[in-house]
Amino acid sequence: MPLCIPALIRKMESVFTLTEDERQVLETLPMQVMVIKDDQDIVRMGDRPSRSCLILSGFAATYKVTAGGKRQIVSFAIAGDIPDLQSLHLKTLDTSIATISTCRVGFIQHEALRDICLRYPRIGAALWRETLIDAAIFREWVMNVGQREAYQRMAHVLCELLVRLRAVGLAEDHACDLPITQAEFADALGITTVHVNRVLQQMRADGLIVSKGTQIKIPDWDKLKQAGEFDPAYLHLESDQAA
Amino acid sequence: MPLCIPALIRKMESVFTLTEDERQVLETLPMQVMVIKDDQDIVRMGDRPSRSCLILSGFAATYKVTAGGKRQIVSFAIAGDIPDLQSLHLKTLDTSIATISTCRVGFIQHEALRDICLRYPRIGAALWRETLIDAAIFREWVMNVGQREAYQRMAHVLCELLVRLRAVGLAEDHACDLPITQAEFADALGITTVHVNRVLQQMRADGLIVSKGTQIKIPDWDKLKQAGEFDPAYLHLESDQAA
DNA sequence: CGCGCACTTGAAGGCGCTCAACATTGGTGG
DNA sequence: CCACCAATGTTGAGCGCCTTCAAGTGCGCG
Repeated sequence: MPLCIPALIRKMESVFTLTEDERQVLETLPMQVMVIKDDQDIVRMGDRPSRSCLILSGFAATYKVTAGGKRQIVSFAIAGDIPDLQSLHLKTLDTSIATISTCRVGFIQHEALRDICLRYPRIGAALWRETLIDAAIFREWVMNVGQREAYQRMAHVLCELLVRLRAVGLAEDHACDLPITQAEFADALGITTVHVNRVLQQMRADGLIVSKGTQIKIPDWDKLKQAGEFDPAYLHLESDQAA
Repeated sequence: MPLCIPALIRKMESVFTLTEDERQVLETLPMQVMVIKDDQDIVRMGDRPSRSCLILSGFAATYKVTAGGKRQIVSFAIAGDIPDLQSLHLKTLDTSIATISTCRVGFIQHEALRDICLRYPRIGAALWRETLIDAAIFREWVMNVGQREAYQRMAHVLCELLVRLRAVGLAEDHACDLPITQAEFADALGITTVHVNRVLQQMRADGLIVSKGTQIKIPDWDKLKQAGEFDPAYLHLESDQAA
């Protein structure tokens, strides 16, 4: 079942050029592909999976739930991401991962990944690097939620999403499809749905965003970046797509 | 300059037993040791270091600063931690790391680490694992700062610190030395110093903590855990020290 | 066409902030 | 050994961002 994983390969190739061998291995990676409807858990906190999930298309969210039942989304996953790659070395999952839109997901056995890491150390390092970038995103989110006000937080998350989508070719210039509800933004930003709504209205009034359905456009990228104090350095994109 | 790094070895041995060879390699790891006074930056955001720093003793903090000058501590580092191990695969640092108390720090060349990872894949995996646990801690902090109230946040961070200190043998039962100021807690929890003070007073009144100087005692561990909704699963300690 | 989900709006209140002063502690030098 | 100073911790009053609660509106889909 040879399957193409262009977004992941694209990310790796931005750091170093894959040899023919390495590319071959990645493109023929044994992978069980499933289509999963929106709002379904892909994996759950406490699971001890023997495989990791590669997002092939769609949006997913990594989240945790407090004892009191409040949900915190700790990151969004898009095409090319492997949000539970950690499970390769950590037996038990400490987060759940759910689809936000309908997703195509590829499940890859840990065994296969471990084998590749040993035989192709550069791919192993690249996978390690992916988990380190995830960690960098978490750090930035701690900052976002801890130190910035709601308006800034929203601007920041929008900036991050746009830059990451551009990096895998899912956003033209300054517009993209964002099938994320206000309730989901609320859980990601640590504020209420009501407040997300008011913040978005303010941002529209300020000319920071224009949205129709799930489509969103950024009329003035610099203005949005400034509003969110956004510096893409933490995303560790080699090719600077931070125009 | 063969130097003992017991806390790191202790952490690794809790997952798998090191061979004589592996232990030997770790114990003779070339390392430049420095003593650094409190409130000094060890590395700074934007640096492109060619080495990582292993905390041998003392407390350090990883932090970021907003454009407006507000500081967010994203994690505390204690003995056995390598808070910038990420720099092994990410060229540019996206955080700064500062000492909180006087620290003994060992600097290890990336070259040496990369070499060990190739020659001793199990040590490589163990180091990868360490960075994954860091990521898990960041995730929990996003949750802590995003969803919990100040009182819970403080209880949660205290629980985490005590459990982590116990794991490396730096805390007896339910007491330890915590040279962390209220201002530093404020930066870690995303609240003001003033509010940290009031929360701590309330916690003392509630019998959750007893403190003299930098010494802190937890009279009722279960009560503190409950107050902070603390579940140590995210720390991925194999030996369950969550009494 | 109507059901459900997402989005919107208003009013009242609370958690934590700001500002500003004061108390205490520990370390240092005379 | 004490006097001093700076850093840390403490306290009070007023305010604001965001919450809570509750009642809507709009829209996509079966």
